[in-house]
Amino acid sequence: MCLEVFGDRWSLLIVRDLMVRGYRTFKEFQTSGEGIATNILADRLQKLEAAGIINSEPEETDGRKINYRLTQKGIDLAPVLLDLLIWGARHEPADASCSLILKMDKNRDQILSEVERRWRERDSTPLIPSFDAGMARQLGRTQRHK
Amino acid sequence: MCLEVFGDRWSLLIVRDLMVRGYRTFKEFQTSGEGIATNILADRLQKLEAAGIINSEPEETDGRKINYRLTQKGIDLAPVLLDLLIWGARHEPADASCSLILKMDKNRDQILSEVERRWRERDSTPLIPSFDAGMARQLGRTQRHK
DNA sequence: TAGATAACTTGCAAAATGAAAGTGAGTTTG
DNA sequence: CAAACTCACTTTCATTTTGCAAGTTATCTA
Repeated sequence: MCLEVFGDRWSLLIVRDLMVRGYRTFKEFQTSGEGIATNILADRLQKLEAAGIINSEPEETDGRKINYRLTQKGIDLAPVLLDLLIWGARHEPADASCSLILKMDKNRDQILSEVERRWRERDSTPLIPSFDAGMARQLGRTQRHK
Repeated sequence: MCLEVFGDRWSLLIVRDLMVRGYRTFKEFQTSGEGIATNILADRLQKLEAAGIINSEPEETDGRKINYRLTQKGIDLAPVLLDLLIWGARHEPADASCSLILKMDKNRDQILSEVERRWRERDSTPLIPSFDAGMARQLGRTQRHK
């Protein structure tokens, strides 16, 4: 069922990067600093696509590149990610941007509709840089552990 | 960070069972039909406790049993679980209780405060049987695969 | 006091993961 | 226009994690 897809370390991170960081290509995920191995990345992208959460199409201007994008089903995960972010900010502070994130709790609906608008209009600039950085720090890890 | 804890197949399922099914002991998780191996269950309970999401204490009336319970940090995951449930109901129907679950989208705040009340008052009767069953079916899987 | 029972451990095989080095189609450069 | 480069993967293989089955220990129950 629905937890199946996210019962691993990387899938939600990929969804997050598509949603708020504007990532679109294999390369962007690969070099994003989270340290996912290319074989695993390929596997997860394929599984997310099979689950109908993302889709992919070759870029018109450059035949090498493939653009990944969230489907409607994928962007509908925004509330889950946002709640998780807020939870993390509340319970694992360790970051200055937490106060900012916690303020988002008040603007939940507004932020969600902004996220959806960006998706609809294919606006892939990172969603408020500071928010993006904070979200990345909260939801993911940037350093390989040991 | 906060995705670390949930980067596996079982942790969220355990949190769900504590939150809405009223599970409290090792045995209940073990025999819940999801088929978690006892060594993995022991490991996940320990990690969830280390992460401050659950705590444990021996039962007074029976020294063999240990009661697990969500902490405040743990119960604060309720919005995440609820949103995930709603997402699942919306995008992976296959179930009659979906309409019920989708109605919960309207009552989000009410349901969340009910979940928190139950936690506060240590009310461990399953949260509305039909809801419970639907939630289980949506969030988890009941059969071992293959 | 002889079983049950609860909560784990242990041992081991199978599966998943990660690091590194390919591969091959498409693109840029000199 | 050919060599070099980029991108999106595969492949190989060592390591880690998982799952299953069978203990183990402390506590209860008949």
